[in-house]
Amino acid sequence: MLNFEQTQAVEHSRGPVLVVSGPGSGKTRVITERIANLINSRNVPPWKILAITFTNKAAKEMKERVDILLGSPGQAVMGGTFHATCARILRQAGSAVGVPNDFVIYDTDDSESVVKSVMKELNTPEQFTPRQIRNRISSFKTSGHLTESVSSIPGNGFLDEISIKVLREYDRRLRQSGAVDFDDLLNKTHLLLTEYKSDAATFLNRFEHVLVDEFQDTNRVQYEIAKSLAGKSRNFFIVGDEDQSIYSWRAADVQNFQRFKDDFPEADVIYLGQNYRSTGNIIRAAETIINKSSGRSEKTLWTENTDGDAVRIMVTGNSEEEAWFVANQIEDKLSGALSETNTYGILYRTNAQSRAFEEALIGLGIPYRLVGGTRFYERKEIKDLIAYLRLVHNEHDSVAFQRVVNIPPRGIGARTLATVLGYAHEHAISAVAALAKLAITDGTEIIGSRAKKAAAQFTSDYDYITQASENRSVADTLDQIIHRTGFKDYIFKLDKEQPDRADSRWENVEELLNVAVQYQESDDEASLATFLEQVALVSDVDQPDGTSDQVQVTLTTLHSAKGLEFSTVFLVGMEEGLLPHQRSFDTQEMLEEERRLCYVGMTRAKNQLFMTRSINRYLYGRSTSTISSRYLDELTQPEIEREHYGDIDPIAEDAQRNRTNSYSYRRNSFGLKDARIEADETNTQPPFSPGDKVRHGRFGLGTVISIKPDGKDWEIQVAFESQGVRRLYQSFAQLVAA
DNA sequence: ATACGAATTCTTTTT
DNA sequence: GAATTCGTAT
Repeated sequence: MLNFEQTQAVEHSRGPVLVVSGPGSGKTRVITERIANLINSRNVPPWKILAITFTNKAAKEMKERVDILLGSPGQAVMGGTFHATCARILRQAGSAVGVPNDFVIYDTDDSESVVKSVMKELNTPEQFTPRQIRNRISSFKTSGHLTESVSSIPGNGFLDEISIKVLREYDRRLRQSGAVDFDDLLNKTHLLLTEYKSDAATFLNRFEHVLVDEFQDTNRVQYEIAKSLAGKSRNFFIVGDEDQSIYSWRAADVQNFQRFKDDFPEADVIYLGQNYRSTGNIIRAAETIINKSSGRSEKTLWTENTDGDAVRIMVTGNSEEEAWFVANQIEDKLSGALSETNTYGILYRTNAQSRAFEEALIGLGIPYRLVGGTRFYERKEIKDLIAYLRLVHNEHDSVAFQRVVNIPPRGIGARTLATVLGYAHEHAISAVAALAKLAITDGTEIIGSRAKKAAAQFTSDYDYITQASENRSVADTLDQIIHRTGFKDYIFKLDKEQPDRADSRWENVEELLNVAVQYQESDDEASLATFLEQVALVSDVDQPDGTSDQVQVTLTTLHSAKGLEFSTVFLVGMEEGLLPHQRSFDTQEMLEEERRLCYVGMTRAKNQLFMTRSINRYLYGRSTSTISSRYLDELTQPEIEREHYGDIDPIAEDAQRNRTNSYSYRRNSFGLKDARIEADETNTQPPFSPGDKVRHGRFGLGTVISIKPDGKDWEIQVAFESQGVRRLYQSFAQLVAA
């Protein structure tokens, strides 16, 4: 049964709609039922519906559920992530904006290695890391400066200046390689939809209904794309919740809610506030946290569910004990009532925290599923093989070339590689062709004779594989690559000290072969191009995980836990510096996002919620004492149980709590350490006045714009040379005069 | 060119 | 503590 608001959303006939959906309010159900309703009751052809989701997994789930509701017609609904949707559009109509139809997608890694080599060529000062520059380039691309005129950006500072220079050459190289990065995928599509309307006509006219899920996590360009696609019909249905916005660091922009309201003033707003997922105790605790969020529009979450078990806060002595506590709890529950159907989520802020829990679970023989971490497609052996595939698909893909030219080691080192790339550039041919040519040129000293032999070897391997793969499946091609290059021997040579590691690498290779075979079976239009596209766009939540059905325990980051739910949730590592994370201490906006992250984590729980904290924790290999998370301190309800586990002294712990309360915490750029200072002495006079030059540990030099007191602290606005204007708290930011 | 060991930096979160 | 980069020996 749907409730009143849910029914409204499902049956809404036409025009724009904003659905504000609290956690556990049945939003996935609303979306799927709405799609089914459009097709069944309103005779909308399925292919005229576009449903954009946050992950591929969510898209898949949506399709499955629509399929259950109305059978195979549901398959024709177009659905996927923004990136996947854009890739499909560009594959068909990208040539108008300079994207060839056999384009490849460079992931963050690929794009960083292009940046690195551009920096080398341009002799960029070593002041900035490739990652910094790449991030800067990415934010240029997503900042709303959607067209070519990068130079017109109100740039400030050295970093921007350099980044723009690098960007030009970077773009040139991508074009030459027939590649687009994640940002281009969105930007080029946007450009196509707005400036080349006749080329994009099929898409601009196609959709009668556009639905966007997780709207709070869309960025500016994504919003504009969705708006264009929905523009004609104005049947634009968005679902989101600003309280669950946790991707602003990836340029997600909650301003999009306001943009939507401005662009579609006639929109209806439907609020889904009833929670069907969690117990009353869990909801109340979560509300306590989110209510302290600032600038949030007034709303409440409510439930008819019973109060259920108390929320439990567990303090342990160290991270091993924390892990053992969790593992033991799960073991107890697995042998109790409802043992078959219960699920368990262990949620943490950083991937690095997963290890202790893995070890404890293995120790008790409890199977688990790990999402994230070093993701499957980011493993070296997988990236190597994918790079081979990419090179077979497109010999101009120079990142792929550089990756595999010496794998397995053939004797083509940095020096030879540089010569080859130079030669390729000079003669405007692909690196593959350049290498082939240098291998057979006689009487020249362009490359040494040893390198020449190696080049001949690579060329013959490449030609063999390319020819043997013609009209073959992806799996066959992979097979050719593995055999011809001696990839297996290479892997076992690579880790001959740790055979375990080599075994696991080889398992990954076999898993990739499985993926390729499955892919062939699942898709009639299977081709190398679409396979590579799919591989480039999968998120960790959709990764191959052999034994999924039996496994009841999931380890995941808070970010990846979005959209998931578990009977029991363990929200672990509730410490200052971890949640909220240290890196968020600089600005209020970032700190607010940590609070929402905590809220998202808590609301994943259906029946029981544990929050754990460890008094000591290993950081950078050293045991460090921690401070209780502010969120734990805010949970003051008497019904919340606070307990200790393991070998700790509760009195000492209390003493520490009292002591820390009268301090403010200073972050320094080296780590958490015990950098506490007393707040009240230094803060009676403003430390700076507007116009002062200051220096910040990470942001560098800047000028104070304004300063005002906030309690015992100072809120300071600073215009940084390279990072723009930021609002900082002195107690965290530790600005010094410059 | 590669292999090995020492020194170094590093950790948010991800399409 | 781990992964990556750097330096030296082969």
